[in-house]
Amino acid sequence: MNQSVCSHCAHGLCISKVSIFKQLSRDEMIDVLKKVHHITIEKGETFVHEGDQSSTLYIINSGIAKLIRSSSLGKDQIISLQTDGDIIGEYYLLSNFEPYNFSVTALSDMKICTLHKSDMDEILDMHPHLCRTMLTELSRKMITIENKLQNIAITDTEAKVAYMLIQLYTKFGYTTEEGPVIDNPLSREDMANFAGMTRETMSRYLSKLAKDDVIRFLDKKRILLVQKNALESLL
Amino acid sequence: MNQSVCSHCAHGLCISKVSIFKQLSRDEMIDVLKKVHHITIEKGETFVHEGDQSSTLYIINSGIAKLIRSSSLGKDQIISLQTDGDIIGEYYLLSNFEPYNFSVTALSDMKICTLHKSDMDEILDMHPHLCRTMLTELSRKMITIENKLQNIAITDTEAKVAYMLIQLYTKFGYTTEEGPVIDNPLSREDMANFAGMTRETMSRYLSKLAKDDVIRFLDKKRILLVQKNALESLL
DNA sequence: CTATGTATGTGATTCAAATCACAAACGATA
DNA sequence: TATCGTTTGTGATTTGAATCACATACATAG
Repeated sequence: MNQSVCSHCAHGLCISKVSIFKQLSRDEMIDVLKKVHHITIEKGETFVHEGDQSSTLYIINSGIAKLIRSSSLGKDQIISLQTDGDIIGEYYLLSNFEPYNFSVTALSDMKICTLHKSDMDEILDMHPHLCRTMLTELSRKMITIENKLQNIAITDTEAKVAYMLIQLYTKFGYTTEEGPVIDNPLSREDMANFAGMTRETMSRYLSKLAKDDVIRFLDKKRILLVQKNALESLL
Repeated sequence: MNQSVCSHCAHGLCISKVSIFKQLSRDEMIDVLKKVHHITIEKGETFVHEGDQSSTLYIINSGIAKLIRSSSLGKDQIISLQTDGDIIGEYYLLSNFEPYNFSVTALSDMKICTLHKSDMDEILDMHPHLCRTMLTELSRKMITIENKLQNIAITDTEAKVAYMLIQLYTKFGYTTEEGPVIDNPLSREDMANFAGMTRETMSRYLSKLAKDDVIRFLDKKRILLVQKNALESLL
């Protein structure tokens, strides 16, 4: 973990990429920037550990991270995936240094802006409308995680797989002439941990979907959703 | 659903019971009160329907409600239980009338304050510090639901039951000379839907816990947690 | 108090996903 | 290119919760 001024900031306002700060004026951004630190994280590195005392807000400049919770014996659950412009840990901001209930691991090299809790508090005091924006952000996450809860708890396995694929598409998807494609950053194990099943079961269901030509593996990382609506109808 | 001035308000400030408004001065509260409507809900009534367009914030004055999501074929998942002072739907406040993704059903007769989205927006504009309070509230819910997600997704059935009992205790529990007691408002079916399993399985595990004297059924509604720490160690 | 419908406990059976097991494919490294 | 470790696909087996089935307890209304 290398603490320094990130290359983005050398030539501009890296925080302008970040959802909650987008609405600020240039002068306000410069104010905020004074409090922001920048770190780079290497692929595979875990930079937030479950149980750590929370004191920092992480704002993703670039890269992909997974939020994980681990159970007593080995099983992991991926809570969410976060990418450019997303913030991690905002809901610990107002607690009194409660420990994080998740770990965060980089799935790619990352550039991250960090804000200390006390600094973020100051910023919120100075710019009260930011508070509304964070409320919006958090609301979205809340709705997303409620959907996830429902999906993991009360749908069948095929629907879980479909849900995961749709989620991956909204985060990492784009359209091509061939159709919607996912640039999938997850291993089979991660996919399974996201959907709440074992690696083997995920493997089998993906094979089945490919055999039925609902999805197609373009290469190791890219998945074509041949029949995206068929997936959606499974939810 | 009977729309009128509630009895609480006839002799005071019912919203003073409500977490997010507690910090307001008496004058501020009177301002807010002008915008608040009051409704009474009967036990069993469903007053928010999944798919309804969101336009109202519900603030519970008294009573107990369950938030449910239903899957395509019959299975329900109880997202959370809400009681006095809790608010429902705050995270739809900032969306543009997105539909609710849950239904809300009263588990007891209830008194509820309602605030229209536009009025709540005005109130937040007038009292920006309320925004911080809501952020805190929402943060707590977020942490709770992440815990729930982990618990339902990656723990074994016994742990799910234990988790449910602990959750019920934090919401509906009190201490007696005999030990910690839950005043349980849920049917076996609701308990199962909360924990993410079937009624039969819940029934069996509760019987097992009672046989092992980890819990004891004092009467139809009250559960004594004979060995609360044994339950906690299962999580 | 009786009757009817709902809630609950519990046995028997089924079934789908977890687990176990292993071979093949792949990726990083020297 | 050869080697070692990791990831992945897939078969065989186990297992434990869901399902099915039903008797009993309970609540509510007449």
